[in-house]
Amino acid sequence: MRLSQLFFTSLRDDPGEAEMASHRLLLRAGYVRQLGSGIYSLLPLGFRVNKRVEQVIREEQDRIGGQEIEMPVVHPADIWRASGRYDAIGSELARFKDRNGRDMVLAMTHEEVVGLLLADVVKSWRQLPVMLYHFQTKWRDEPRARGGLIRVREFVMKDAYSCDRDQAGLDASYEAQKGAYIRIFERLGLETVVVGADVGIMGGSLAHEFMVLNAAGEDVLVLCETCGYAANRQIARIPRPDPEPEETLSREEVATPGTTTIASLAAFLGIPEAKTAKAAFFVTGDGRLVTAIVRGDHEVNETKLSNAVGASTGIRPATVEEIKAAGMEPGYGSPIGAKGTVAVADELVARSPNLVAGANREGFHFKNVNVGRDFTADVTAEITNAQEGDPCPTCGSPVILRNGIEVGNIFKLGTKFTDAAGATYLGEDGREHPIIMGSYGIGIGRNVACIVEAHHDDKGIVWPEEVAPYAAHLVAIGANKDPQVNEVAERLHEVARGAGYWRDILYDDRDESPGVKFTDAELLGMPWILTVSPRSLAAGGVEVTNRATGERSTRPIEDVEALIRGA
RNA sequence: CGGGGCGUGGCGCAGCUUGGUAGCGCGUAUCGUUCGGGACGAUAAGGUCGUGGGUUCAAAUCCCGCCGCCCCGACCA
Repeated sequence: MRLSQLFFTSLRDDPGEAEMASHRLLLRAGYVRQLGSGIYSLLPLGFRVNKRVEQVIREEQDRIGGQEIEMPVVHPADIWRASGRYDAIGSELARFKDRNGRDMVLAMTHEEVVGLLLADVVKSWRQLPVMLYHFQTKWRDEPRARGGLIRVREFVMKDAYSCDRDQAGLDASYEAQKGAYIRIFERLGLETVVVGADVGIMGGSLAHEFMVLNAAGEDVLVLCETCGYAANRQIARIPRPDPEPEETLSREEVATPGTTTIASLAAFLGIPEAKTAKAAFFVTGDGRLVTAIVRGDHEVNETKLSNAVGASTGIRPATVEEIKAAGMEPGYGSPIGAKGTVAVADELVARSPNLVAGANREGFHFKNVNVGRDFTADVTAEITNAQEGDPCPTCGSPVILRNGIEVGNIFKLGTKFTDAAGATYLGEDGREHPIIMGSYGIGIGRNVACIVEAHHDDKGIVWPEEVAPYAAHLVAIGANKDPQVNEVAERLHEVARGAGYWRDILYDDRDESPGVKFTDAELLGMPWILTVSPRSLAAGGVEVTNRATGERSTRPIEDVEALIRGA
């Protein structure tokens, strides 16, 4: 491909709004352009990288028996109503009407459609198991897009669906996908950590996420360097030791003016934060006010809290009015004397004697509050975030916390969607059984961004060979002065074009100065930079530079031709 | 949705406080000179100052509304 013809432009200056390296480089090097918040066009270079990432995924899905299909982006709303998600999911799901007034949605994922396909096609146990997958656009109207391509609203996802006769089949499919994912991310040049995860809107019984460690990652991972335990903080369960035993004292109201935060309260009373109880207020999707009580030195984990109260549609922070309506005072709140709220006590709070908690009166707290005696918890559960140094749930060693970006996930779904779709099969026993599903997602664009995050230097992108949009970047210098340079460069380009779609090279035939050409070559990031110039010809051929290592050598022209052909 | 910031040629920005001819660098076009690390000279093109309203003799500048984008918090590949 001639660079002079390529639909692209590189930017000399960093785009002002790109903060992450991947975003900045993909913009600067002319791989992508933004259309709106979280909406991007792929230019030819970006498109080719995406296709290569897809191809790696495709090969590994096929290797475990996956069959590629394609499902629609627009769905009738009824199928989402049938699964219950039409109402369970908020405005993240885009809804609209077609010309006849029928409710439609833009797909965020495709479990419903797979369920219907199974109901249509599968009759007998002999047709199972089956693994289906496709690459398809998802629209998720996220509250906020961020980090360039890391978190967007429209993106292409590889989503695969395993369809099995029974739990053992699902277990096998799940393991097969796990193995495929490990190979995929290895081939893409991504170092991942597999963590246990929350099942979220998918429902189901078990989920893992493949995470790339990155300081800008939005997930917090709880990792144990001793035993290898790894979980998303959303679900990491921490076995906290019993507090020092104390004699239970009688409750006592104390004036604590101006102590609306735990820090100020602890300082005012001269006690550690661990001796206080903190109340946080939330409202569930079905309108219940939830008061979460955790120890002052911990923070509420909303995923755990949401699961503890069975809030299938999630929770949001409560407003001051909602808190007051239940008889509680923000800043001095607790369930003591409150009405109309679901009190959820962290299991450690329930084990901790004589805490300081809010008195629901401005400027006052209670001392010596004991759960069970002073208020009754409607639910007792572990609802706090793990903290650095907490004991590992499996070996007890101190855990560490790291940020991560989710590049893929695997879910054991069960029968939620096949039940909704009526997807059953006749078993060997002659009876009808529900088909058991799993689902497995990988976001393509996010993976591309993560690859750039992991493979770049101060000059630009450094593509791993497996995903580079072109096999090499050919720089011709002095072509208009030395006919031989032009001739050799043209020939190499011809060879590359003849060698196959993915063996093509980028040929910088522009009338630019050497500095511009080298700078662009490094910015664009092809794994090999081939330089043809009077100097290289005098030295015996073509200069071959490894973009990653910087190693360079001059090779005879015939060798380079053979290299391009793939010999 | 809560909080903060920003919208001025393709990119990066200045001008706004104190209203009065719309500027700079880069890029782009043409010509010439250059040609192994973002070359040089000359000439030129290119802007509804996000948008609607208001104040004023006069608005990029002051006031109000709206839209868009970015960042920080609650959601997910």
